[in-house]
Amino acid sequence: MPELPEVETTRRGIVKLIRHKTIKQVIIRQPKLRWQVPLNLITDLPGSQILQIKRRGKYLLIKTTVGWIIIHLGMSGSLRVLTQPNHHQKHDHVDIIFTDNSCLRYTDPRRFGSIHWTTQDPLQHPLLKSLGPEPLSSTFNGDYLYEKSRNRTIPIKSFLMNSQVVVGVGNIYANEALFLAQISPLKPAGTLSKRKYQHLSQAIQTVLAQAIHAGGTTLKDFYQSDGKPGYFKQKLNIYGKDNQPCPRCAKSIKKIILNQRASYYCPRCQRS
DNA sequence: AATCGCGCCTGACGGC
DNA sequence: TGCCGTCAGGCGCGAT
Repeated sequence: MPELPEVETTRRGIVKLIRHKTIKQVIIRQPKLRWQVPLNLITDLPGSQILQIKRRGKYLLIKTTVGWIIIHLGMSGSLRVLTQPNHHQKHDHVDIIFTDNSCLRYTDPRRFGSIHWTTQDPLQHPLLKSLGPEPLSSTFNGDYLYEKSRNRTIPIKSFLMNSQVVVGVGNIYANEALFLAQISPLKPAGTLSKRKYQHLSQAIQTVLAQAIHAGGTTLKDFYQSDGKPGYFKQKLNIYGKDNQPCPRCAKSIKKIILNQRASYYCPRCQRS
């Protein structure tokens, strides 16, 4: 499930392979993703050139000479560059084919992802304009989280997964960061001290940076753009480890459902 | 304003 | 074997 490290891994994987290429054709086999894929990609993109690929949160922003393609990978989306695609599979929904016959292919079994098109500043797109800070930027720190969380009663884990608070922290990394910072996922966000938020912001940055370094986390669906899995799964401390010993104190890890999402924590190390 | 819960979608898995 | 129910989950959106 692509979170920020998986999206960044994808960006790094494809940028060298498609930058400066000229688009020859766009094929949309399945326009029904989370939102309808804009069909004018088919008419507007051919003849244009890829200029650069950026990332904002979990969105990939592909700049062309005529506008921006915005891609969200949802739960199960992936992007790959194929040198000479001569066949496709069931969930290969969109192909962007270049003049050298290579192809950027969007695959997404569950279709929770989305593709957007804009000729304006992509950061002003309705889905991006209210996003919180990048977790690996300097504006994201303990002071920021502390101020943002005042008077908030929601559990800290839900708070972290709110993209208006900070982008890119999904279920896996929220669990992992709270374990590193020794904070209970249930703790109301407004009751954590500034000191705790300093630890937490550092833990988030640590876990995300390590995950990017490992090429992301592959549980089931995620593959890097070269088809290899991410290797961060081997470094997970707590996610998916219910009934296993805590790596810090050996007490059994507990699983609870919080806002309909699986949450894992050590009841001894993450007591408050 | 803040919080909660629904629904989109497929594949995997367990039970019968 | 095969069918059916359940679960997983990012995240916008409507309800409270």
